[in-house]
Amino acid sequence: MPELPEVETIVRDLKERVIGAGVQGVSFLNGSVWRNRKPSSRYLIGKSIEDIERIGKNILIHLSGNRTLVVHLKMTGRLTFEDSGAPLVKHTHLAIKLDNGEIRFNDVRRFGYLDLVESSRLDKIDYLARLGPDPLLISENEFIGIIRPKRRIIKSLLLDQSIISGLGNIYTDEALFLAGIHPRRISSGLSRKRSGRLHQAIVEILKAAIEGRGSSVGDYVDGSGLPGFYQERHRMYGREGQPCFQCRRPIKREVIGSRSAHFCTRCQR
DNA sequence: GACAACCTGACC
DNA sequence: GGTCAGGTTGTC
Repeated sequence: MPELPEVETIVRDLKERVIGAGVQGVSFLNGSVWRNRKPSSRYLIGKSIEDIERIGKNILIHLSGNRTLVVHLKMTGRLTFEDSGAPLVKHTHLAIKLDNGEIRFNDVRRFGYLDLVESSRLDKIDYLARLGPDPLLISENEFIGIIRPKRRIIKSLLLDQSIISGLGNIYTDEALFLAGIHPRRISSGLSRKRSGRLHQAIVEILKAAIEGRGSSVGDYVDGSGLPGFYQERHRMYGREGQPCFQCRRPIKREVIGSRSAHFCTRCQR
């Protein structure tokens, strides 16, 4: 579910509330959500939260004592800050009690995962090391240099986290529409100019979506448990059969690389 | 590149 | 009862 804008929103929300807070207790409500094995609570209790950052769609909560809690929300994960007294809702798998409230990880489908790793070894964590650069942190030329040498269907290439990290199904559809590029186009066949436009479109869409506090299509909520607004701004995603905002033709939906792609056959070539 | 797997719930 | 879903990984 959550893609870059949603994860970024959550990270910003949590940062405002929990930087510097101390961990008073931990409830492991479900051991199976840990990527490796459930950690000992002694690495958490008594430690304080030093910083929170996003790498691709991963959330990294840095604790004192050389430990970092990595959280990936996959499709239906939620990471929220709540009052300690708030009722524990179904599918909550971890609760970290702080001085001023609780961080809770909830995931209906349990695709998401948690991992407690040594902060000094973060660069050795394979699933983080595999990630491509963040689209908001690279230049247009760097982007062009990444995608044009590859001979891949552009929709699939943009979804490949080892190439560029952070985009998911919603924002690839939205960015390809804004750039006027058909999702089945082959990356190597795009001109430098069109590739540049695509990078601009990605940046524009992601920034707008962050401003809109993310898209709540299904389960996504921000760090306070509230929905985002950007779903109201979608021009392609989830609008199959409805008129394209640019040419009024009905929007098409096709499975590309086993993901559903929404696009306009007239505006996207 | 296609597809199954991981899991639950919503929707038809 | 069957199908589908924002993500990722592994196998053919």
